[in-house]
Amino acid sequence: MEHHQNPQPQYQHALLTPLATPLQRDFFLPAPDRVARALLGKLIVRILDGEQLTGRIVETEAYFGLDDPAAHAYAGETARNRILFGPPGHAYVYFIYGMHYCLNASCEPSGHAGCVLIRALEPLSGLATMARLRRQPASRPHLLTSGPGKLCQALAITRADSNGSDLTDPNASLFFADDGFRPAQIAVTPRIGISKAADHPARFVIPHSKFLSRAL
DNA sequence: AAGCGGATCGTCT
DNA sequence: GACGATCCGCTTG
Repeated sequence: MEHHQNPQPQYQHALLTPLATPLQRDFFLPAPDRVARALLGKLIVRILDGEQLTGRIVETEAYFGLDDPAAHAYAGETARNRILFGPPGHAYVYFIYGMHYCLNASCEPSGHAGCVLIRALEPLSGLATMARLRRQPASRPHLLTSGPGKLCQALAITRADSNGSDLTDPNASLFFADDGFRPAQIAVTPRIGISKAADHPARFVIPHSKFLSRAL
């Protein structure tokens, strides 16, 4: 902090996992299904009151643009979904069912509205805080972040707080990082909870993870 | 173990 | 005015 000659990472919050590096903008440039696969095994880092909450992504879904009836971008740009039409690597947070938030990472270049829904994490640090935010006992880690609404609650992600934030900014309170972990296998299934294009295989999971929103 | 309904409100028709 | 990229608790088997 006080030194400028230190060659170590310059961002303000040293990562709990020392060798992790923030994801760069070009990571989010490819099509949503490519990014959804690539995000499996990556870290989400959330800074809350100086505490570092982290989790490893174990489940994602790809949503496309004007050609995907299940996507929020399908009907074109609106006030709600405008982040999707902007530059890649930004958080699109929406409010659903009057009660829950869901976190997406925008991808593809500006003007193309692809995104990846983050559906489940393996919690790695800050589990006590996550449990408090979830209002559940800390003794059930597999219930903390095993669903898109749960993980937003566990990380205190809301639309007001996080929509539009830059997920490549390591000085921000929410960003993505790579600690070198690579999933041994990846499984693909249809997306969950949608009525249109319900058979399209665009859900990606690390098989047999205990932290999926649903088992395979 | 699986299925059902209630909660609850921003967004778009 | 209807619905939804969800979650939880209760019921049934």
